Amino acid sequence: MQLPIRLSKDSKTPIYHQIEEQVKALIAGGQLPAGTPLPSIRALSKDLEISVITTRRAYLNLEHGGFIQTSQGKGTFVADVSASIKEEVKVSAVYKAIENSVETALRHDYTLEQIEEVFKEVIAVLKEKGVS
Amino acid sequence: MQLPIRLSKDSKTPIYHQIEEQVKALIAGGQLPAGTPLPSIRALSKDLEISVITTRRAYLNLEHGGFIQTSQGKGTFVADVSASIKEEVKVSAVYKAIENSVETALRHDYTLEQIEEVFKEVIAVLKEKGVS
DNA sequence: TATACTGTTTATATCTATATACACAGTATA
DNA sequence: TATACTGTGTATATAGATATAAACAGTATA
Repeated sequence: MQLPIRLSKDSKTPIYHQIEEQVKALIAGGQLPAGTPLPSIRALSKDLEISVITTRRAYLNLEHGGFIQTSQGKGTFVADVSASIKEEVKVSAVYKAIENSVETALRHDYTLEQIEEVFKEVIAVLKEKGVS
Repeated sequence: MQLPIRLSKDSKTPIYHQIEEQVKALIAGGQLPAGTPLPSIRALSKDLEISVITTRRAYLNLEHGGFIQTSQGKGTFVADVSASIKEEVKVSAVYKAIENSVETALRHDYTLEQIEEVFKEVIAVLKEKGVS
């Protein structure tokens, strides 16, 4: 399984955290049903061109959070996450992201109207690219 | 001068970087005109309850970026940043923030319509709080 | 039972944040 | 004007987080 993960290597947020968030999103969104085998830490680290230890850490944190299960020698698999938790993950992550972006815009002296304008522009550009 | 800076200490982005971004925003937004004395690294570190070295690092990076000027014994002052650069800082920061939030929402399987809904909700909440 | 695949542990380097001690510049005042 | 005092930025040493490479150990299967 090839995970659709995109990393910002020059971002200030740790790589392992970026992986965690995106895997959570895939599980919460239903793209990765319970029991699905995840790529091995080696395969993923090769795919993302990062160290094995970094993917290992991301997987460890995801396991502690109850999102995946790993067993030595076998591999790593998506855990059985309840629908309510999935929904909670989705809603809170999206809300926080958008709230944060609006706060950033306000700090840059943008009015709510101007923010809405930029927002619509971003949407328009994404629609150009054929995003759903 | 008491800088209106808010830190997320549990955030994954380094403190010095949060300070840089917010000071840049204040300069680009015109709240801090050229020549304005910034708080000393000690005063700011005490205000934000962080180490002197961390504020020092933020100021150093801001100086390298041409946003402020520091002279030993005197203090730190806002540099004369051109209007075009100020505008560029504002636009790119806001655009990136909003673009990033939309990408996060898309990763969580949100449609553009749903994203717009959340966005409007965030705006509405902020208006409740009396934000401009 | 080889072999090739898993995850795991150990040791190392770099980045982030801190505490502490130091050197420089301005200002009051004896 | 000498001197002490206050405020400024600067340098060094230390602890923890982040990322890496290399060696170790369990599991499946040809």
